[in-house]
Amino acid sequence: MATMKDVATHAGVSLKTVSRVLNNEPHVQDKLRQKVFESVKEMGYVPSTSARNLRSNRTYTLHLITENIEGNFINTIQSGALRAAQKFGYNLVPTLLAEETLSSPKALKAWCKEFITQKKPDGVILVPPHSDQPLINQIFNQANIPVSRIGPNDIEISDSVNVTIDDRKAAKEVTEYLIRHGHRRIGFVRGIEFHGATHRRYDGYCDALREAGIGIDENLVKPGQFSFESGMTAGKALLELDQAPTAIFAANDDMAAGVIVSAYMKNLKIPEQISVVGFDDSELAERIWPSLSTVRQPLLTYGEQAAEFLVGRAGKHRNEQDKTPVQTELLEYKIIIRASTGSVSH
Amino acid sequence: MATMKDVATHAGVSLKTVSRVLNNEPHVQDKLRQKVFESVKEMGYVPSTSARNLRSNRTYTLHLITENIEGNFINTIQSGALRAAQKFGYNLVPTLLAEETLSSPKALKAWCKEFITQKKPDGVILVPPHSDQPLINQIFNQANIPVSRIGPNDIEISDSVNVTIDDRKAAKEVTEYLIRHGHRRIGFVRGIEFHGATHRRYDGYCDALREAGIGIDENLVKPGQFSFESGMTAGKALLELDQAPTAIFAANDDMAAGVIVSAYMKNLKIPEQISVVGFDDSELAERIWPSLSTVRQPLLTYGEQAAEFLVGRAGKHRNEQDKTPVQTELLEYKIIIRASTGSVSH
DNA sequence: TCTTGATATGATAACGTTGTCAATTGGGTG
DNA sequence: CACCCAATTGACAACGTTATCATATCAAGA
Repeated sequence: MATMKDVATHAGVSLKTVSRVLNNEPHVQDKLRQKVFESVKEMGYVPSTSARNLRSNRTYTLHLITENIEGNFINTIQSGALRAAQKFGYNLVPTLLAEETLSSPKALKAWCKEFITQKKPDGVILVPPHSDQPLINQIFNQANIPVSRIGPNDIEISDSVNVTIDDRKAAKEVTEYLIRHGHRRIGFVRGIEFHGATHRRYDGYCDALREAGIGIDENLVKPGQFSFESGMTAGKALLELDQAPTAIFAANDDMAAGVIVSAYMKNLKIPEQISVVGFDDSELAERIWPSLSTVRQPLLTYGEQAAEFLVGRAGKHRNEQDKTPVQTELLEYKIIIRASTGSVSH
Repeated sequence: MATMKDVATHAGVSLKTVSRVLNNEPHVQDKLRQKVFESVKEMGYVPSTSARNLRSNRTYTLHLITENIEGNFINTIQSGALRAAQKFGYNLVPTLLAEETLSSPKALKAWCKEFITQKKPDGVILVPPHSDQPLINQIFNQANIPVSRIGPNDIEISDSVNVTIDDRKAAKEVTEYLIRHGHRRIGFVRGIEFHGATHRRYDGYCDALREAGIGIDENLVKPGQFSFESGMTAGKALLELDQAPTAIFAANDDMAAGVIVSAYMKNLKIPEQISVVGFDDSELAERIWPSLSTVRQPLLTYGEQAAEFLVGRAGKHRNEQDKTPVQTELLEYKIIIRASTGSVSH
């Protein structure tokens, strides 16, 4: 395996000159530059990442921090992040943190400390629900590690970059769509309570009802866990009400799929007797029958932008003074109307 | 940041002794061992991965090599691999290879060479369709990099470890299930042709028909791409036949979901008029209506075992002579009967 | 011609580990 | 008491880069 020293000897220059050429540093004659490049090619030289990492105190590694990488949501984000990271020669490493880190700040701090010293990430990507937590973001900031947060709740609190959509507005719009189609009794299925998205989407739902002069009926709001099963449970509860809703808005697609199944089990026709909308536009939305109306989040772009930002930051010299300003990428969402929604029949 | 040297000074021993203690090497007095551990704890020392990597010529990194990480199949495998890797302190890095590497051996070799020299993987996990290719496996073997293959076609060809189920037998069993329930015209939707699984499952389907004395009707076999859309197309084609099948076996769940939707579009009742089975037991299978009968592959276990094996291999000293013997982990599959299959009605 | 300052180049140190090998110690044996 | 083998310990080199600093070169100005 050829090293930089071999290349230097072959090209008749010093080690440092080769280093300069390969790192695009100035102060090298074009003639020597050429010669070095030729030697590199000729010897099939590939730099040693390990050596570079050690000396430069970097790892060329971004970490996607999450409790679980299963599921369409995180999977798609990861895919976007991976593409961007790989394009710039970075590794993207999914990293699982223990569940107790969500409830115990102490456990979180301990985990982060060990993680940082051991892995020396060049950047981290936080996804819900951890992107909602100010503390974890703060810990990484103090360690001077760039952070990208996806779908965070409070976009002002940190000097990370936030990549998100306007959940509340999207939820409002999709609720308005239902109202426009004659629905007045609209059920809502919440997500996990410590996910900010649960509250933002619920708020949007309320906004639309309020503006339409429809009172918020607590009976029409059911808890959920963002899971298919919890969607089934909530759907069943809503459909068994004395005054059942004519439409149900679930805070994500998995739960909406559960609602649809609960409707099938009651032999209700969708969308003739009950309209259903979800949120995310996951893989599932197009694969079920009837296909699901939903809100498309640009998940791939979330991942791409989050990673690209980190690469940009990591490339620069770390400087205690030079903190990142708050920066928020507010991406476009899109209401996707498919076959699971219809007009209310009088 | 405390280094090993600091720990050595603090404990009043040499650098090497600390190293020995931390690497669980013999030839250190218990007394000193204790002292070193105390100093490590006291100083909050964490070893530098970069330095260790450089010196030991390892990276503590496993790569999951694939064209695309999206989709339930690869996502679940990755999850299993990640858990196992992280448990042993390894990074799991998903790595995308260019699509042309499948058709061009030259491109594949070039890609692998650069990948190996640059990333110095401690082990690689190959998934379909690349796990079916003898060449890629051979390249890594020559570079002395341990390989785990998931669901490979030919389990004898290499000195990798293979983690798989008996696809053919599973496909046969599920077809037999349909036959037992009175089906004699059973459609089959193939997958991508250069995936070994496509052929293995088709062979199992044929085995069952042959043993039952049912001739194989070419009209009942349709091509597919393992995608939902291709399942819809194939389902439509099958259901429009003059002599339509009473059951359809799709080579994976995504296509089975497509078949189900194509049946809905023809107003057919499932399973009363048409039974559908898939393969994989993906997330989707339980979320659609009617829930899908299928074959469960232990995807999480695939990933876990593949990664665990690599960690075990990477730990040992690389030795040209000491090649891995062919080793195949044949895991258990399970036929899952849900609501999409029923008896044929006369 | 002599400075001067900018540009170009290289010698050498440094990063924090692990590997090699020599030195020291200790306990049993002749 | 001398001897030997094994266990213990440490000094130092090595991994392949990047960073620091000194030196060499050169064009322009005095």
